Amino acid sequence: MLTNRQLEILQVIVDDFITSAQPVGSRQISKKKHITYSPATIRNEMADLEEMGLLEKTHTSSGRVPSDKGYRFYVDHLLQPKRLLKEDMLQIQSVFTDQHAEVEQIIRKSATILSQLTSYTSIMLGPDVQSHRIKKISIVSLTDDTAVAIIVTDQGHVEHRTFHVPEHFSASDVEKAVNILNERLYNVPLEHFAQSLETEVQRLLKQHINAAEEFIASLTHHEPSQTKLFYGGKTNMLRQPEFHDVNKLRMLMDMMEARQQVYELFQPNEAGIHIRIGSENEQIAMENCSVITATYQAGESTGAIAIIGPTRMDYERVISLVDFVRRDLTRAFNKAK
Amino acid sequence: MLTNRQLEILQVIVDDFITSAQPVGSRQISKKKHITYSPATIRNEMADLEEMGLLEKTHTSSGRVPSDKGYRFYVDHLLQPKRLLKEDMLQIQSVFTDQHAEVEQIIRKSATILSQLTSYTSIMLGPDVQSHRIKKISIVSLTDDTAVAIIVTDQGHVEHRTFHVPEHFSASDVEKAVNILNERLYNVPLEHFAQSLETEVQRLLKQHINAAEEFIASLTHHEPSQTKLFYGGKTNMLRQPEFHDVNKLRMLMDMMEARQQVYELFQPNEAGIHIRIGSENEQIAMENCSVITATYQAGESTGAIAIIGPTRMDYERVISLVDFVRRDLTRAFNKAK
DNA sequence: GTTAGCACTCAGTTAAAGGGAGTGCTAATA
DNA sequence: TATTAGCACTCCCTTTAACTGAGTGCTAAC
Repeated sequence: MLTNRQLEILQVIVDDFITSAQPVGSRQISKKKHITYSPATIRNEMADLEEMGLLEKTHTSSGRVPSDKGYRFYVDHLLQPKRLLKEDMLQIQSVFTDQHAEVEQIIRKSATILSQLTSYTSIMLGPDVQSHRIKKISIVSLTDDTAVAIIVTDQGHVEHRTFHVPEHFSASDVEKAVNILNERLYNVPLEHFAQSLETEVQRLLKQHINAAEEFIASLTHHEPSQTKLFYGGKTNMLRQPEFHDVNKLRMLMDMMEARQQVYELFQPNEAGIHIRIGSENEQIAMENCSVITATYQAGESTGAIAIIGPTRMDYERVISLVDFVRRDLTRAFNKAK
Repeated sequence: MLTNRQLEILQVIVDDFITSAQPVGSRQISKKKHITYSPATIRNEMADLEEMGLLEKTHTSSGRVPSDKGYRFYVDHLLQPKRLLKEDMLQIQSVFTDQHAEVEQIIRKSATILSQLTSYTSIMLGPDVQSHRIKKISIVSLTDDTAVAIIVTDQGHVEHRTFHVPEHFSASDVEKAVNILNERLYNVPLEHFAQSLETEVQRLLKQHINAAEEFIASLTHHEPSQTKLFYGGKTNMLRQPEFHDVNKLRMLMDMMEARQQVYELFQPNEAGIHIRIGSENEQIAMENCSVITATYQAGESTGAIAIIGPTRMDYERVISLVDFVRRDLTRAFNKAK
């Protein structure tokens, strides 16, 4: 267990390093107004904190830097969520002033504002459309042999896929097919679309229309629509001194382009605010980064927010901001619709 | 006018610098098999070429480097389009093997492949949907006061916008509205949608439905749908030695995130292959870059391809690749649909 | 017209030297 | 016993100087 003095010193070191990005020395600490001990005492305490694995040195005679474990301790025990400034709140709320805005617009803007306010990179996961329920299905013929199928969900999401029309598939087949689909698939969650289509509905379709199998194959043979990602401040990382190394930078950027790896950042996708610091992340590209995630609700479906910054991140501020945006998004998406 | 020898020397310098990224010296040139003159002669010629503004030195006693003007000369007079390797062609054509693929998929894949083959960054402009013609309009009610309008074009593009339903707008109004819209706007280019809606069609709607004005406003008050951009190899630039400077890098990345500036890259959007070298670009962020653009056709609408690389770009190869992709895209989009 | 020869320039590397910020340890102090 | 002053030491970083190597421009000879 840490003494009060150790807590105090750790706090100063983390706070200092977060703003300066420079290792913190004992003299520097002792100069702080509220610190009453001498540099020598502080050095002793720092040696202890280092033994516990909370601090590190960059070389034998350098000042101290928080370790990942040190940040973890800081996040768990030391930081106190700050109230946001009026300006920050106003900025965030400006996203919601346009009543006509669509879900996608709002999320896009949120991502941008979050990255501006934090000066880190934000990634937002759009509401998970797979849990939307099917409201209406229609088919529009384009040419003799192609048509586009459109699915509208109860939350206003629209999905469409162009498909090849089987040869013996007449206009009346189209009509019948649309009727059957709408009757049988109404209110079915999007995630069960393909499944339903290939089981119950298949039989029905085969009875009433030509080339049913081919038709179904056309509709289901399609990559599942992926949850959309929205980025803000992609280049903010270039401003961070820890990323003046082009190699680290490339690893990080490559990771952010890779859908699968980005999805992993959001795991576990549970309510509440989650923080993963440096090596707590699975990805090597993230070993110098921390990520703060949270979820928001839009009706029955869930979306998520992530902020990626250096481990030397202003946790207090970012947590407050993310939480505020989370609440506002959830509120906006549940009153309007 | 340049002598043959000068042409030869310029060619060697450009070719050499493109592969090595190092200033080229006279000795190095004289060692080439097909070069018969001594270093001293070459130095004289280089001095002349420098006077003409085709070459530059990085410092007083360094080898020579092509200037933007030098590259321009090279591109206009010296390079000879190479036939692509079989492998390259096969790779590109693999994009088109999936018959079920949608336009967007194909373009996305093309962008990726192009960036891989060139090791530069590719940006592709999707077909300009504004010239598509309206095929079908439908409206699906979501809640009491919101609905989503869907427009399908003749090329299979689907556009949708959620809107607020006016208070005295009944279900029968919806039906009537949809009928009128389909009747009047069929085959109208998307770019005239708002305009048509606000002139001729407006009168008709006012006669037959309630709250017509509000309804029209909801539909037209909407940012015009922007042509989609697809990126490939965004991080390839980080591999280029000229971008080990984080500042240049940031400028470039920021530019690539800014829609408006990216659109400018594609100007003038005319048929043929266009090359802009270094300072020929308007943007400062592009002063160390060249961009090669070309257009492809998809029915009546036009899309475009751009490759962004350092001015020290392998022009011969990139031009061949871009041209090949251009043709293939045009072919693919005009037989299938 | 071409080339060999030579003096010169400049970036980049290496080595040495000194300063600065920091540490750990020990002994004196409160 | 806990704290602190003092001191030797460590290591990074910057500066300086010397040296090397790749290149140039110019001149005189071929």
